Amino acid sequence: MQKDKLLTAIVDDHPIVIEGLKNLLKNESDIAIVGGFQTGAAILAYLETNQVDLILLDITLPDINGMELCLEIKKKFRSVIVLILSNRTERSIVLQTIQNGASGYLLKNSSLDELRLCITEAVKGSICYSKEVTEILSRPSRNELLAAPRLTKREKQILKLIAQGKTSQTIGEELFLSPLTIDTHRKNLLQKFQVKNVAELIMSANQQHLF
Amino acid sequence: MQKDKLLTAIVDDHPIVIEGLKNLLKNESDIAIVGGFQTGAAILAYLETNQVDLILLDITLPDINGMELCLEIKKKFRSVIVLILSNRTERSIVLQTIQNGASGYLLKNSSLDELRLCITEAVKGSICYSKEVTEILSRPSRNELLAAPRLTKREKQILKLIAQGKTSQTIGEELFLSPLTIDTHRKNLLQKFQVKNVAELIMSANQQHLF
DNA sequence: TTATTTCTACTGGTTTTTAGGTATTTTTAA
DNA sequence: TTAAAAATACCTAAAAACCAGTAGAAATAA
Repeated sequence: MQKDKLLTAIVDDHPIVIEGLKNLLKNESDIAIVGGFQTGAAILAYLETNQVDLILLDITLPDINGMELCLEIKKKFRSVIVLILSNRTERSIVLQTIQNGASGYLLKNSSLDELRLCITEAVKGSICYSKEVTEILSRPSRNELLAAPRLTKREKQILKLIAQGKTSQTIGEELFLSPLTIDTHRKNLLQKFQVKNVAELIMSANQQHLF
Repeated sequence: MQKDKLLTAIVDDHPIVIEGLKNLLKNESDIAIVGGFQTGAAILAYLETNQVDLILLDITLPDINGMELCLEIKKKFRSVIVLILSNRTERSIVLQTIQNGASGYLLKNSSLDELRLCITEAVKGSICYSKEVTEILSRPSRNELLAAPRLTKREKQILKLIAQGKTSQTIGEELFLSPLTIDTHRKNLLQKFQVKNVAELIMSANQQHLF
């Protein structure tokens, strides 16, 4: 591979962040910023017709979740390196993005040095986390230890209704089901989340970003 | 007042954002950036010995909540104008900062034009929101409509234990109180939040950022 | 000091949830 | 087409939560 510059795209819904990154990276000899994009749609469209080597990707985007966008990019354009640059500190999110093909995860408050390091590591093919992210990964909090349980469609639906304070009776009437059926789903939800009662259930669901 | 430049400080835990803002504002003829600060403590220390006219303040900071920091700044240095520049879109947060003396609230994805406008408005003494924030304020969601209820110390304590899935019995034992007393607090919590049961209670408390 | 709020605790009764199952039908994926 | 998963529904019984009150003690604010 020649010593061409890395064609780098920045995807972030905040123009201020894009500006900041451009500024921080403009003096890097081996990086060429090809553009800043505020939406997932914009970067996907750009990728269709342009060469990009590296994408600095935020998690919070207006049109699509950064985790899903990462997956989509890696599916369609396998060779593109994706580095996540986000504020989100949830362990589950970090793990998911890596599973979706990201080559690293940095918090936005990481230093330029860390960013540079991660870029070179990512180009080499390894995965690189910023210091704080490493900490997050190594100290799993009690609630995040459990992976977010895989819920069925019905379960998600009923979970939402429970969160609205509805009783099994009411939910049954609403969905034209026996309240006993709702009770079963309730039971299964408690089991899947490994909790004792609705209070803990709703708490856990919130922490797992299910609402 | 002379046509001196506005001495402006940026408070944000993300160096990238600070860089971006500096960059965006460096061409403004009437603004002089005196510094970027990553913590509440840092800006408070700086204010002790330096003149600052305007602070661009983030909500999410490592050491102190931006809302509280705003209040503190306005208490000690009344004349300083505080403009909130944050990602947080919760109505309750916007309202709280304004109540705490902020002169405006912008989302980080607002344009430079909006930022300029809000700064001039703030200097004039009026309060200015970015377009999206105005929308947030005008369309109050069902849950946020109700102000966060004022909870007593005991109630907060018990709410947290309920959220952990503990029964009145258990909580009573833990706090050396009669379970009947806990039931009373439970009842009062439900009443204060205007909800029917714990599911809704925990949901509401989460939406009100009480955990 | 007095008034108010908070914390405490109770009575008595109803509703709802939770825990332990089992079991049939429907849907989905291999 | 066949196995697995999801959705449906039931039983019994205990535990917990919820409702509507009352009321005294303790702490706090005016």
